[in-house]
Amino acid sequence: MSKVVHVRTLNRMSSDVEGATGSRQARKLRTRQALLDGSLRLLADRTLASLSLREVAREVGIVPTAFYRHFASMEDLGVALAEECMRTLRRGLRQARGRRSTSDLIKSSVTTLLEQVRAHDAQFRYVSRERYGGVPDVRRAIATELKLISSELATDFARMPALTAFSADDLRMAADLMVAAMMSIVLALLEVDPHQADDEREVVESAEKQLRLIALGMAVWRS
Amino acid sequence: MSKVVHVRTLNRMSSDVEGATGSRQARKLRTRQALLDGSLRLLADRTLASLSLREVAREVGIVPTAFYRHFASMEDLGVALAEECMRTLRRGLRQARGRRSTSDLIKSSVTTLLEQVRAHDAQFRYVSRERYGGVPDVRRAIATELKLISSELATDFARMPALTAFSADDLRMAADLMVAAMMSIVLALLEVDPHQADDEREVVESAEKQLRLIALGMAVWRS
DNA sequence: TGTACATCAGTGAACGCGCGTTCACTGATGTAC
DNA sequence: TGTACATCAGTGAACGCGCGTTCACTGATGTAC
Repeated sequence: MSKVVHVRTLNRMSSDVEGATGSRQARKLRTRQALLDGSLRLLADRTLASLSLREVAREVGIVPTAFYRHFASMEDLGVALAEECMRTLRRGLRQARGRRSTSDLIKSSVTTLLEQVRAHDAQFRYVSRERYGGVPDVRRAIATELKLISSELATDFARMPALTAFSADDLRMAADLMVAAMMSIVLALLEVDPHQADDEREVVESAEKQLRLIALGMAVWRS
Repeated sequence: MSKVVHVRTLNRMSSDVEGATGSRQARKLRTRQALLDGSLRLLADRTLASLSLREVAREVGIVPTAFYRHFASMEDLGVALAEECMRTLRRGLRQARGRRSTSDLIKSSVTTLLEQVRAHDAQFRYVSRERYGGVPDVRRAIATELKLISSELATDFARMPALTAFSADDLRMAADLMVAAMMSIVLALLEVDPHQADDEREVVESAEKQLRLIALGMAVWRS
């Protein structure tokens, strides 16, 4: 907490020492990002609904009224935050897709998932907390992105020779199930203490088995 | 809304007309239940965290301070509410278990799930909203009950002759997956408009297929 | 059965607090000439 | 390059509001004799 530097300080420093550090536009963007980052920090174990505009402003080091230069409301900020988190998630998935060379697809998927969850803990917490509990707009933003992810997975499935027995609808259904399983794995990973290596390994192994179980089912699917 | 009768009115009526309607103890219980029911009504599309003690008191028709005669805090009420909801859910599952005679186990499970969700919409919404977004105590209450449900399902599995290939751990793993899938089905059912029969049927069919896919995987599981 | 006292669910006034939002402002950055 | 004016991110005082919680209370219900 004490290591957090207020944007106000940053902005003042840059103006005192060297005017070149930021155009007005760049500074505005910096403050906006500071609002997003500060909110995410405060949202470590709370709901967006319980976070006040004044708290966020305080955390970031601006006066409450300056908030309105960046967002029309806290809900607005919540939507922007959700979009940022989903962007992170999608980047992670793209990365995982690139690594496809590995022999065991399921094992490497779960490993990647674990890495992503550990690297972006706060984002994943925010998304899983607001996915059902949040303001309508935030929920919609998250739901839309998850649907997209499911669609992409279905497209991937369609390219697999082993899955020719699937109709388009059924591919969609299987992808939805996979995504649901992965989300529940994410939640399990978030709940386990990363320092308890044994507990973590147990969750990972169970996750791999769950995905393998679904894959097995898909391998013998008819109609 | 206008059909809601305040407990205050109820209690006064009973004292004006006929003292016999309630002992002091019975009246207290009635008010307590009114607080739980009123909260659930208000929680139709909001988080517990965003619901104030005064709002609940207003809804029920008592003065804010009287709230403390029944619960130490809103969190306390939240936990009681969660326990009530999980009791409902467990009753539904017990009922489903009793109907086991049906030929298609999966079809009848999804049908029962749909019936339960439609009959107890508010409860299911509350639980799914607070499951990850809620106060720690509420989340713990929900998590504990869900673990219990998963255990019972694992026990059921253990009795099935077709599943002798499963170790105790693997039964647990499969039960967890089934429960996760069912929760995601519940969420899909809550999101669909019951008046759009086509949409609902589609969700139900997809749900049946998802469970069937898992069952297929279990049927061919080794190790 | 009647009386005197205890219990306690619900009352109502009062408090201090943090909230979102308004408004007129300041002063550094940006632009036109 | 220098000057005069426009823009606009951030300021700070002020507002009214609903909140949780305190306190002393009331009066019907319950109990002991």
